[in-house]
Amino acid sequence: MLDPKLLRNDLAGVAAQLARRGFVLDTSAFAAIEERRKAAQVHADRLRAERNANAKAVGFAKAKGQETSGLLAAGEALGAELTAAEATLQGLLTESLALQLGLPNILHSSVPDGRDETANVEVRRIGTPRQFLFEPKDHVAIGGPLGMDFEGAGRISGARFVVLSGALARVHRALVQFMLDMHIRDHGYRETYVPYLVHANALLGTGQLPKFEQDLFAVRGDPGFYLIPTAEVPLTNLVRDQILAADDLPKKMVAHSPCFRSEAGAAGKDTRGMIRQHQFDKVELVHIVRPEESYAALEQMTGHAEAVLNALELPYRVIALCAGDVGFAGAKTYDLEVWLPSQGKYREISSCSNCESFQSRRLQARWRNPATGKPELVHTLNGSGVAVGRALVAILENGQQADGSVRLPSALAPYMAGMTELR
RNA sequence: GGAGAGGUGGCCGAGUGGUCGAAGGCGCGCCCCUGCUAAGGGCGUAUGGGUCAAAAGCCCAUCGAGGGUUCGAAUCCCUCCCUCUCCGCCA
Repeated sequence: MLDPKLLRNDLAGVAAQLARRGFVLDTSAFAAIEERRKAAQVHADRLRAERNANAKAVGFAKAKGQETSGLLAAGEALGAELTAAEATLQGLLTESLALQLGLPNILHSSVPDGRDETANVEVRRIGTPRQFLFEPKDHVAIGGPLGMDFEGAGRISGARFVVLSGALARVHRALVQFMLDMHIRDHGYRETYVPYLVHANALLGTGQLPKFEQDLFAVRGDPGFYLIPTAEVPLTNLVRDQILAADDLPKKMVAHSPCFRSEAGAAGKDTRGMIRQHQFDKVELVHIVRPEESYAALEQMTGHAEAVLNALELPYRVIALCAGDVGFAGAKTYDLEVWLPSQGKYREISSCSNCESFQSRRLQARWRNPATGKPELVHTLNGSGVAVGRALVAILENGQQADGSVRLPSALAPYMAGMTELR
């Protein structure tokens, strides 16, 4: 959510900022609601003050044994008037909030202009794609004989699911352990285990709701849970309604979790293989930081995700997303794209975003700034470190050999009982 | 799932219809005093919102959440959430 004060004081400026994303803010509609809200709030506050004063007068009068019927009648009238005024105000507040919840974050000035992914900017390219002496196969063809089973998954759950078995399942698990260990040992993260079912409120806090409900899986039943689309949701919500001490920052958390996505808007996209699934595993990084440190933290976090790809010997590039491609809650985003030989191109495997105070404002996640002594909003960042399924895909495709076997990166050996290849 | 107890400020804790945003304590900050230290004394110390160009001031809200009763609710009633204890069941 954007700062309501900013919205009130510089509506045109906000509209101009959001226009970079291609988002059209209806300023006149917003200004109109705001004007009515202001009047309604002043009116309701005034009535309430009158009612309170009147009620106090009743107390005094009774204490002195005086006649109170006149005051009681006045109180009753004020009460009725106030009830109506509050209903009006509530309606306007609801309307205004709904509008505000639909607004995406304001982009950082360093975000390049552009409408869609074609305008994204490559920041750096690491590693060299391997030259194959044979026609490289895709991960589905390589994985099949090794225990990657889409048919079995289809019988159980339908399209966009996979069953892994044998050594392949073990590599999948090894990747998780390897990534977690690296982040807690080398990068200073606190390992965290989180719920996979969350309340709507948690999703509102991180920005998936109310706008993107169609991307989520909802669980039937009384408490009305949603399956998490990423561990960013529970991790970031950990600081909801907290006032953190300055010493508590930065907070760096890492969690492994399955992620569940309906992929409602992706019909027909990446239907083959493990690239786009309803369920996939991910190791997620979250930083909770002081505002002045958030952009340094974004570089740091991106570096942590890169370290995983480096250790796995995967060629990749770092992309700065352009204005039109940055997600709803992000102020700036770097994507990491890994080389996939079968497609002859780089594909997203990690996304690292600084959300500034967009999420913390919804979460009321604050810290006490020693400089002011006041609670102020923290900045939140999240990034994949990295997507496990796609890492597995990349390892299979980049490590494949002519005979159908797959050479494993040595970093995984400790987690594979010394196994160096899959065959 | 059954029975019971409870949720008040950074923390502890008092408060069963009126001057209670809330006693007292702890903690924290500033000051005073004591040649250091310990002890002592004074003052201050919630959050959000509105009004305002801004500050001050003023106003409103908040005692787990949401409704209700009432001129007036931390206090009474209802619903829900959470915590704890015992029992049952289970991993």
